[in-house]
Amino acid sequence: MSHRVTMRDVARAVGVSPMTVSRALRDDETVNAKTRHKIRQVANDLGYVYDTTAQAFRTQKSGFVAVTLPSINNANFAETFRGLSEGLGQSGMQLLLGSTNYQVDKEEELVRQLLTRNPEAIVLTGGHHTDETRALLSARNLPVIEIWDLPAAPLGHVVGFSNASAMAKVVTHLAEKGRYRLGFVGASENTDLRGASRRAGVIAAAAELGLPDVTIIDAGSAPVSMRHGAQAVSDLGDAVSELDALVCVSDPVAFGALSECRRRGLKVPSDIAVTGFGNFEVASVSDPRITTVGVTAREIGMQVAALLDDLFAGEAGDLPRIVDVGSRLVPGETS
Amino acid sequence: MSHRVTMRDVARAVGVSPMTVSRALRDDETVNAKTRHKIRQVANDLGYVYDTTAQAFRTQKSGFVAVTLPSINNANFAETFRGLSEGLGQSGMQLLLGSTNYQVDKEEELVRQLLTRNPEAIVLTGGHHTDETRALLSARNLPVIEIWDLPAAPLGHVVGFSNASAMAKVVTHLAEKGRYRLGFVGASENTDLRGASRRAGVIAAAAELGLPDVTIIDAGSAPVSMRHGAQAVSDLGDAVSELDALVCVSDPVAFGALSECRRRGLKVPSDIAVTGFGNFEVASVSDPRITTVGVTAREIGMQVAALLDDLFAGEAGDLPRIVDVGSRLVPGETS
DNA sequence: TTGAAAGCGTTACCAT
DNA sequence: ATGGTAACGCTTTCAA
Repeated sequence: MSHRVTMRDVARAVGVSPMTVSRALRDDETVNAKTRHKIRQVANDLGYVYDTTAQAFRTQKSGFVAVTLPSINNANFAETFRGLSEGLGQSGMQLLLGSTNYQVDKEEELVRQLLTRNPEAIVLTGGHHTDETRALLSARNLPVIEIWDLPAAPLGHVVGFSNASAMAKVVTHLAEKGRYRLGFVGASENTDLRGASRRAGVIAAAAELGLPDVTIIDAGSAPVSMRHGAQAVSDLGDAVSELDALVCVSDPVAFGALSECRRRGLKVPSDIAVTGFGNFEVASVSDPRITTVGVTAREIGMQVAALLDDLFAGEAGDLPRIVDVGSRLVPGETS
Repeated sequence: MSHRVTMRDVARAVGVSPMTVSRALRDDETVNAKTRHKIRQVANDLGYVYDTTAQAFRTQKSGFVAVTLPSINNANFAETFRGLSEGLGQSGMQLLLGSTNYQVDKEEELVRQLLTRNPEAIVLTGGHHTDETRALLSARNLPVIEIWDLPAAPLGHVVGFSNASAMAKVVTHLAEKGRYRLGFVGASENTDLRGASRRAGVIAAAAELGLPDVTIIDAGSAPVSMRHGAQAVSDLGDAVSELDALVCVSDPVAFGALSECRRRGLKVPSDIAVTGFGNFEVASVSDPRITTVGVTAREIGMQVAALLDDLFAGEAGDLPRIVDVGSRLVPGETS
C-alpha cells in the first residue's frame, strides 16, 4: 500500500509550498483565490484527507470536549448529551463520551483516560468525585463543568439544580394532599449519589413539615429502574398499607412501583400515592399519569454548550459560572 | 502557566532518557524493574499525563472506533453501545460516538466528521446509507461493521438480525391467536428505515398467511415513541374497533398505544391485542406485560467488540463476517 | 538494559 | 501573496 497523501504531496503537485496548501485549505483570504481553487481541486483529485490528529498535535488543541455520564441508558442523561451535542454543533468541537456506571472510582479511571486525549474542557455529571479525580483535574488548566447538581464545593462551572429542593416540592405537594406517611424508594446508600441527595431532601423536607419519619425502601444498587421499583413494592408486601405515598427516586422506578401496585390490586392514588422524578416520557403517557418533577435535561446540555462557546471565545469572564436551571413539580394523577 | 509535563521532564527527573520512560510506562520488560518502578513513581509525582494525541500521531493509529447510532436516547441502542464499550475495554480502543437522528444525510455528515479522526474501524447502525457515505468508506481501507440489520449488500462485516423475519414471528403468533385484522403502528415511510423493514415484514407475513390487508397507521416521523403510540390510537378513534391487533414498531410505541386503549376503555387483549418490539424494560414491567420481540441489543455490542478484537489482532480472516444474532418472540399478556 | 536520531503531518512565526 | 524553519510529544529503529 502506498504512502498517505499529505499536504506536501498536494503542494508538490500544484507547485507551491505546504504552507500555502495549509492556508488554502483553511480558506485563508491571503492566499490568491485562483491558487486556492487550484489547490482544493488537486487535493480532491489526489484523494487528500485532512489529518486532524496532526493538527491536534501541532496546535495542542484536540477539538474534544470530554463528557462523563453515570449511564448512557437513561433518557434524561441522553437528552442532556443530545442538547450538548446539538448546541456544540457550531463550534466544531467533538464530544468524547464515557460512562461511569454511577461509580466514582470508575469516574476516576475514566477521567484519567479521557485526559490523555487532551480535551479542551470536561463535563462531569454530578458533584461527587474522588480526591484523585479532583487532583487530576486541578493539576490541569482545564475548564470543568459539573452538571445535574449544585455541588457545595464546585470544581469550576456548574449547570444543575438542587435535588434536595426538588424533592421538597414533592413532599410539600403530598403533605398538602394529606399524605403524611412517606416511603422513599431508591438505590442503596452510597451508590447513586444523586439518588442519595434526593433521599436526603425527602427526609429533610418531611422533618421540616413535621411529618412522621420517612420509611426508606431499598431498591437495590444503582442504576435502579422499572423492575427495581416493582420489586421493591413486591418486597414490601402488606407493609405498603402503612404508607400514604411512595416517593420514588425516578420515573422509571415510580412506573415499576405503580405497575406492581396495580397487580396487587392497590388503587393509585386512592390507596396509595406514587411520585417519580425526571418527567420521563413514561410519566406523562402512563395511565394514570405519574406525578413527577420536571428537570430540563435537554436544557442543561444546551446551557453547557452555550457556556463552552463563551469559554472558547474568551467571553466567559473570570468567575466560574453557576447556573441553576431549577425544577418544577409536574402534578399527575397518582397523587 | 507552566509548560506541560512530558516524558522528557520525567526522564530528566529520574536521570534516564525519554526512551526509557516511554518503555517503562508501557511496562516493557526490558527496562530494569527498579528503574521502571522509579519512573512510574516520579511520573505520578510530577502529575505526568500520557499524551495519546502524540502517540496517535507518531504511530499513525488513532485508537478510535467510530460508532453511529440513530439515537442515543433509545434503550436498545444504548445497550448496544454499552456492550461494545465494555467488550472493548481490554483493547484500549476508545469509542467516538455520533447520532444520526435516523437520517441518512445526517449520517453522511457524521461519517465525514468521524473520518477526520482516523478511526481504526467504523460501526454503523443500519444498512441504509447514501451513495456518498458508501464512497467515503470504500475509499478508505477501514473495517466497516453494520449492525441491527442484515443488509442485502453489506459494506463489510455485519452483526444484526432480520427485522422482517422477526415481525413474521409476531404476525404468526397473532394469527394463531385468531387475530387477523392487523394494524401496524410506526413512523412515516422513509424516515426510520429499520421501522420500514419491520412494516414490510408485517405486510409480507400477513400476505403469506392469507390475512386481510394490514392497516398502516402513521405515528409521525422518527423517532416515534410512547406519545406517538398514544396519539396514533387517539387519532384512530372508533376505527380501532375494526382491528384485532395493533402491531407496533417498538415497545415504547406499544406502551403508548396500550395506555391510550385503557384510557378509552378498551380492554387489552380482549378487545384488541397490542404487540411491541425490542423487549424494552417497559414491556415486562407494564401491567399487562406487552408481547414483544426479544433482540439481544447488548449482545450485538459484545459481538462487535469480539469481532473488532479479532480484526485488530489480525485473526478475523479475509472474508467479511456476517453474524445473525436472531430474535425471539416474547409472549406477554397483551395478545 | 539503555540511548540517540529521526520523523509522523501540521501550523506558528518570521522573512521576503 | 508566499515560503523556510522549527516544533508539538511520542515511538521506531538502530546502535552500544
